Amino acid sequence: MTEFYADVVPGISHKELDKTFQYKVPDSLVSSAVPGAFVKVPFGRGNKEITGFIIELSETPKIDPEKIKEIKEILSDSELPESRMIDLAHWMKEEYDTTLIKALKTVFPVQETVREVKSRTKPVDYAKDSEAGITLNDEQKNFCDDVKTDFDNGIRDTYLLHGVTGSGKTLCYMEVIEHIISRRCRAIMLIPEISLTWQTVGRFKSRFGDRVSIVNSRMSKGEKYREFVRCSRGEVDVVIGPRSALFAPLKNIGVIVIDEEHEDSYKSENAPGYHAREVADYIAKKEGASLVLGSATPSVKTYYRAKKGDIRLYRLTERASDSPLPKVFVEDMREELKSGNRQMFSRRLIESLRIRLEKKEQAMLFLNKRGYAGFVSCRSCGHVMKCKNCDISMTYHRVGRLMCHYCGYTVPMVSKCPECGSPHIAGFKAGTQQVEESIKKLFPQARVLRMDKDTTSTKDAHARILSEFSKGNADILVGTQMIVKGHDFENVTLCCALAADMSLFAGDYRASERTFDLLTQAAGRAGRADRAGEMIIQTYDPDNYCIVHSAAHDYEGFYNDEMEFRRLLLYPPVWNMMTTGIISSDEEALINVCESISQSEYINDLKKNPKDITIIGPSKESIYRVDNEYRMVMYIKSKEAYILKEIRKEIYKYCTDKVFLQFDTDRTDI
DNA sequence: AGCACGCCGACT
DNA sequence: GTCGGCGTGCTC
Repeated sequence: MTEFYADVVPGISHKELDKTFQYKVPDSLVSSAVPGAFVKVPFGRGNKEITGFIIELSETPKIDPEKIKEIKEILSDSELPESRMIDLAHWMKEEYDTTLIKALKTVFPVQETVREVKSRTKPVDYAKDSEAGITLNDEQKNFCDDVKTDFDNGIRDTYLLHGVTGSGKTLCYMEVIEHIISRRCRAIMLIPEISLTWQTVGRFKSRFGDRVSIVNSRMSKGEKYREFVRCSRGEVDVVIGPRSALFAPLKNIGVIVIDEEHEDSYKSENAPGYHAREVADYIAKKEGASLVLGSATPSVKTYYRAKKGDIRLYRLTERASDSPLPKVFVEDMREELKSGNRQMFSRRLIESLRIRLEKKEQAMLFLNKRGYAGFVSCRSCGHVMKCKNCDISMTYHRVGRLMCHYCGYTVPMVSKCPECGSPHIAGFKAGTQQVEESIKKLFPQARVLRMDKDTTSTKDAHARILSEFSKGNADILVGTQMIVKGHDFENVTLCCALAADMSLFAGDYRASERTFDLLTQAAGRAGRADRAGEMIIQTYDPDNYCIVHSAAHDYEGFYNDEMEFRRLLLYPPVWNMMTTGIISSDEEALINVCESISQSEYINDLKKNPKDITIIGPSKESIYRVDNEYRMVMYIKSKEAYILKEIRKEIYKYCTDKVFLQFDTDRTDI
């Protein structure tokens, strides 16, 4: 009788152990020991029981059979694992520089104990097919026909659907998905976590019935697992969910749709820091699926690829509902100061708020603090202190200095504006709490709700505040940008970015891109079909191209100006860029490693070739010490992506075990 | 990572 | 004499 052996990756995330160990499969477990299964195995001299992961089976021992131990137990359901996921994990390990076990754990759903999983009885009845047969307009039809025809002709491509809010992108997704299902294939649709609305779920449910599986991060592990089991049993044609829905064990994937493809939530924050767009691209190519990206404000990278011809570009320019785009007012805060208004509210905003309160309409005020890093600007002329090397806003440090995040260039803090000599030069300090207090002073009768990190720390607080506001239990919602994304309130007719500059001068090369998206989204919140909305942008830099184009609802204009900046400074998507974090709790060890890197022959040879590569740093991270760890950072920009992988390997050579590295690569090609 | 084995100082 | 410090080397 033949013996079976399993190649098992131990569930310990360490470079030294990131390889397979062979175990014997006992006869009783032969049927359930499949690649993709979690297992319990004895490990090490003490035969400590650890969990591991089968990635391959074989019939021949690779080492002395005497030394091979036996698998103790199989921890996962044998119907779930799909071996293509193991290939995906290998790719992620390479691409995102992580351990195989971390990649495997990302890709395979975890289930602590194996239980009988029953299909759920029918997540309500929906009227079937309520939207089938709806006539598509010419633009929608053109897009759908192309994707469908390509699919039927065996052509798999990437498509960008660029369409303003309300132009019917979702209808197009459904149309394409329905076609793909009719060809016996299946679909994954990714949505940014927060934007999964009941309307969307309802539309898909009514069109595709219970062959839709909805996953979201609020679900318990068990619930998610149950949905994945349904997929693996072939009970599901469409999976809708956040980035992790990519790992649904669906067979015959025909299309992957990424809605709002520019959203930052598609990037995972913890290792492996994968980007859903990149993973989707890999899966689509591997599985022979089409990839559809949709957005009203595509990421600069995606649009660049579309313009280059790597992605097919389609536009939806007609708003289905006929509702006019909101009127956008750019309020020059320098002028407010000149006329003696030192408040954080412009005169127009105060007047507009007064009108809303009178008309019993609602308003949203937000501080776009995301990425805010403490830049310094002149309140009289709008001048922003920027790095002479990187053209990035410099950050104020307590010691009285201004520093550039990217290259570490430092100048003393200024007391007068170098442009106009005004003494009104300072950092931004406004917080949402301050805004709330000021509103209460100005309008004591107004009912104000505040939503930010402080007020949403408790469970469900987020949903509760939004529900209160939508019920009309408050007149004004004050918050960070979290109030802007993905929420629709019927009665909101005014939306205001209190300090657009906060994210505009956030100190990284994507600051304008994020700001443009945010302001565009915010404008979309104000006003519905029957009532004209109003958007107010308060800024000290009203002529900034980002502000000007977002006020004019002009994506193309913004893109062109933004690309000029990226080309000049060789930021992505023009060149590739790798951010390298060098981190240690031992400061001396960290300094030594950084010194050996910057003095190495390898790095210095690369620096001789500025036409292909530029290296900035290592220099101190803007917040140097976090949790008793010291952090340095290096930025490497290169024309070719493959070089970055080589550099990554090289940098590892200079590291001791006290120092660890973190890489984040922004590639131009995916 | 985590545990066993191994070779030098202050204790009953 | 031995109990125990944590250096280093291995794990199917």
